[in-house]
Amino acid sequence: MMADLNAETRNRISESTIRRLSLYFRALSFLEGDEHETVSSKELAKSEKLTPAQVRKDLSFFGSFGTRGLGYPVTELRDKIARILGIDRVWRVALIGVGNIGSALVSYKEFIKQGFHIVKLFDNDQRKIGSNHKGIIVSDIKDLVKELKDDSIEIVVIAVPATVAQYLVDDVVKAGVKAILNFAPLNLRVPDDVHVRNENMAMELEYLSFAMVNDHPPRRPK
Amino acid sequence: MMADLNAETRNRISESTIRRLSLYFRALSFLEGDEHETVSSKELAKSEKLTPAQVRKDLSFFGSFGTRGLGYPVTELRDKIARILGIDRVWRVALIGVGNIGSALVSYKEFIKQGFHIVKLFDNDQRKIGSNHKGIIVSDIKDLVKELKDDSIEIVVIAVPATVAQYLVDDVVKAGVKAILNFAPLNLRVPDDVHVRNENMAMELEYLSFAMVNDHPPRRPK
DNA sequence: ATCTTCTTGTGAAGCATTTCACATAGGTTC
DNA sequence: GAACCTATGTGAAATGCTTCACAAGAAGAT
Ligand SMILES: NC(=O)c1ccc[n+]([C@@H]2O[C@H](COP(=O)([O-])OP(=O)(O)OC[C@H]3O[C@@H](n4cnc5c(N)ncnc54)[C@H](O)[C@@H]3O)[C@@H](O)[C@H]2O)c1
Ligand SMILES: NC(=O)c1ccc[n+]([C@@H]2O[C@H](COP(=O)([O-])OP(=O)(O)OC[C@H]3O[C@@H](n4cnc5c(N)ncnc54)[C@H](O)[C@@H]3O)[C@@H](O)[C@H]2O)c1
Repeated sequence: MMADLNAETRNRISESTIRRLSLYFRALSFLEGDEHETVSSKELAKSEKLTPAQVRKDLSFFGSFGTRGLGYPVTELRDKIARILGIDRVWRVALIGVGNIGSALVSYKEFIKQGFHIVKLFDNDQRKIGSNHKGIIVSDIKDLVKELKDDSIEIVVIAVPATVAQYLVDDVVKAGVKAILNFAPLNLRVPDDVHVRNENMAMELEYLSFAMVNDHPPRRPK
Repeated sequence: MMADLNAETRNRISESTIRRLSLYFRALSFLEGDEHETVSSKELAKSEKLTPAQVRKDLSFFGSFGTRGLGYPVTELRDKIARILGIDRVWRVALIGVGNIGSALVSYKEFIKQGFHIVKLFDNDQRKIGSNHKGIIVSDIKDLVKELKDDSIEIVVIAVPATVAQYLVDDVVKAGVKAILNFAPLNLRVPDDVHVRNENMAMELEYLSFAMVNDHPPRRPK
């Protein structure tokens, strides 16, 4: 039901809803292992500390996937959410900066399972260029624009020092890439049609710090 | 002005405000390098793609730090925010799981600069126990509770496989730790007085994926 | 001293998101 | 096949967050 969204509906969907879809997807993937055939909004909510109403409302933006009196079919709902999130296909990902964080990401197997295939690595360190990481040869950063284009890269992960990140991102944008996952602690400037998500670990630690000095009880739904 | 917050004020402060304080802190740290003595809410907003009103409102929850007609004194505001966030002190951090992600975190120098000192590492791999990472000897996980207590650890970073994370977190909670930064992709169950923040990279990639398949323009303030 | 200019600090308005509450509909039982 | 049970789907209410708009305060100029 409701395969594609029109522009109007699409823009009503909040960032939080999308983030929760990721959580539902993860929870459903867990349940699939079990013998669970169906799951209720109540159970789904409990596993991610949300409210049942929230789960139902989120899903209702995209269609009606459940059966009244029964709940949602686990596998089917998982697949529908995968489709909505666009992870029912392969995404070609390149990673720039094969340092501490970069190496950790290349070795991470879960990304492949979700369709995120890291197919290209870039660095400017002569010792790293040409070396093999999990079957991928590190490319020279000087060929960045050409190789991103030639390889039809769709998502770029930035794992270089903040000082060079903006400069490299300008090239990434030139290569026509529309999605960037950024680990460098700075606000990247990109055109309006390029999507950027930031991974900011310092921010999360600072949040914990704030919570502790203020003895702030964690926010939870009832 | 307004050194400590009473319980009532504290709970009015939203998560988003705290997260933005981190951004302001980062932006101010940058500006400090420059010859900037003061900064206006407009400039601060621009550097993190927010609105000036948002900046002023966020800061106003904690006091009035600016001078009308002039703006905010960079160094002073930076210090005030550090105080609010609780990063004007040292936090004793332990990291569990010295694998791909764990190793990357230990090598990261920015955390120390913000007062987050990783002073303890744990693993259950005999080859890793006793080895030296950036001057820290990896401890055996079997001594977890005792060592967390003895070393007065305040924040624990979870960088182990999801399958064992909950089990280890139960011990972390037993040791009296009240703040956890979790990299494992699951929802940890902890008592109400323990704060958990999740670092979920898959979620960010999925958001990018959704944005692209829906050609969703990135949300930005005007 | 007064006037001008600039930017803060903040109630109030405007939006957005979450929660409520219940009509509705599918499944199950007798 | 009727009655009952259960959990969805969804307008409407409640809550929360952001933006507006302007009074007021501070610095510098005249
Ligand atoms: N390590 C962490 O735990 C951590 C945590 C949070 C954020 N970060 C951020 O992630 C980024 C990477 O951190 P890291 O610890 O992996 O650093 P790193 O120094 O280990 O790795 C950076 C890599 O980028 C490469 N590089 C530098 N300049 C380049 C250029 N012009 N072109 C191509 N490659 C270039 C270097 O050769 C190196 O391999 C930094 O911005 C850092 O602030 C790291
Ligand atoms: N590597 C990544 O890029 C990445 C990205 C996102 C999330 N994560 C998550 O971070 C976590 C760690 O990932 P990783 O890639 O570093 O894995 P890894 O296998 O490289 O490291 C895990 C470490 O935990 C240790 N460990 C296992 N069981 C333990 C136990 N019972 N007690 C103590 N130590 C134990 C292992 O010995 C190993 O050193 C996982 O939950 C993973 O899903 C990793």
